[in-house]
Amino acid sequence: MTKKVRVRFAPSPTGGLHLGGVRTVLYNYLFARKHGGDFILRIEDTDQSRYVQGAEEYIFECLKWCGIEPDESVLHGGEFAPYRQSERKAIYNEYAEKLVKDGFAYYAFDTTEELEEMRAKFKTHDNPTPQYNHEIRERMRNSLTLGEEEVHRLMSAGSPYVVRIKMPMNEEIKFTDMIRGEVNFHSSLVDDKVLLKADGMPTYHLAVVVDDHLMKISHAFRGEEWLPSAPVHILLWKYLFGLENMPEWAHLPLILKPDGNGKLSKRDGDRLGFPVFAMDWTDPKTGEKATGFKERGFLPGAFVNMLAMLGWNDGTEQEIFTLDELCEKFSLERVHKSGAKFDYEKAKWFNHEWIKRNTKYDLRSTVYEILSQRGIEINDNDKLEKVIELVKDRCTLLTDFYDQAKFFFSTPETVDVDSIKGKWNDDKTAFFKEWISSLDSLEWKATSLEAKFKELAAAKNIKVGELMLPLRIMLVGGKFGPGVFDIAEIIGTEETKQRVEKALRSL
RNA sequence: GGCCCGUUCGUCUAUCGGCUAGGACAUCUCCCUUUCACGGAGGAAAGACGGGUUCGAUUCCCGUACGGGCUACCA
Repeated sequence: MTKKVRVRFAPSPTGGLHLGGVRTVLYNYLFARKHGGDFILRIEDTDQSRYVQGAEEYIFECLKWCGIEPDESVLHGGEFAPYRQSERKAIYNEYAEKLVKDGFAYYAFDTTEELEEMRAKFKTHDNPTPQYNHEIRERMRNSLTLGEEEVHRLMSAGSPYVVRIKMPMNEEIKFTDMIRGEVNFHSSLVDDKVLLKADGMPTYHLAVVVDDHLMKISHAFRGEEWLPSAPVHILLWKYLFGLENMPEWAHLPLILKPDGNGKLSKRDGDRLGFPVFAMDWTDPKTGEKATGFKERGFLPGAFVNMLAMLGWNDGTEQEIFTLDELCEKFSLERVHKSGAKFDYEKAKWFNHEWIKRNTKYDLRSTVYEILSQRGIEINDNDKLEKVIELVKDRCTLLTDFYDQAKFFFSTPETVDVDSIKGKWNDDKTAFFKEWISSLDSLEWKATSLEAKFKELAAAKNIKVGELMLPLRIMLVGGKFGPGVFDIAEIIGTEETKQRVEKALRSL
């Protein structure tokens, strides 16, 4: 019997969608699909100051590109709407009030300055960041210390206040994480986290718990950085909805910087020269640009494949998986506990494998787009397919198709004649003249062209080896590309003749 | 500092007490290719340390070290 699951995707719309974010969403998606569950995309935008316009649309586009398509209607309706936490503001207040009434939370009137003062005052070498905890709260301005009348007076006078959770003095808080097993905390070591901010918005802590309950989430996935605040969420579940209704938690390992240590951030991408976002992203506030894997030339399948393997494997030696295969084989039991350093070389390897495994038909439209974006006109689909077939094994990124394929469609602008000039002589000129004049009567196939080429060389007593490189230079402009005769076959008789003649003139 | 999590080749990882520790990326050598790649063959390369438990520990337990995360009216 399969359990009905409902997981949530909760990317925060504070700009961009980085590797860690996509992977969390991906694992959510794989799990939901495998277990036949629903998924919800919830926008966690409770921090108004960091919220960025257009971020939601961007996230949808990224997910769509990856092949993970959440139902777009979730933003506009459906069973649990609204899905933007900023639009659910009124809901959270009710729960915060309930917590206060039941004695699990309290009002705190301390100003930012007062908090800073407190931190400065209690700061010691052994305790560099004093917490607003069971000890400190006795000395602060809150509904625990102030007395009912004063609280009432402050509130009716419109004094700003927050709601803080009242962490119990002496309680073991334990829960089972699907990846890590049992995790324990002691309540005395956790501080009285703010649940409802002065602007009436909930913090993440209150919002996840309330929304997970209201949206009937059965399994909650998030990054490992959330582990330390899990006891707050556990307690909230206990106070509000009952531990027996709490979703199962899975704290995913972090994606780390390739060099040094620490979490991978968007700055690392700029610094080390690789993308960390799924797609290009420009922060509308700062104008800061970040490049995406898509624009760098990654196939979505390769991107998803690479990301999935960064923290999971199926126990066999298989490394290449399609999204469907991942859905089928994914299991949380095999998700790793420890973080993984991101390796861009390996990421490129995945892409290369995917390009090689894709057919010319799979690649056709993507390559067409890349070439035309860079000013190459293509009006012969048949030719494009032939070129892709010939060239795809040497492309690691989709953008490599430009360098590998451009000379099939337009005469090379620069021809590196210098590298053959040294050993040039009239015999060679004569040879090439004769070869191109023989072309018209030939069957236009790579094998015939090569046969004729060799036959003529032998007749003129010139080593074939001394003629191959010149021919390549004449046709493609440099020392690269697939077999020369294959190239000639594709570009055709006229173009072959013209390129040879053009080169001969400058020799 | 405190709390929590983690620790197998340079990197990503396999191993669920029997290991001559396997694979992949990167690297090196050779082969193939009258270019550059692809491809093929091979090499070098790992269990943080110290204690237990056990006939036997990379695997289980405990310490230590190291790494990471958190420690906001950010998520």
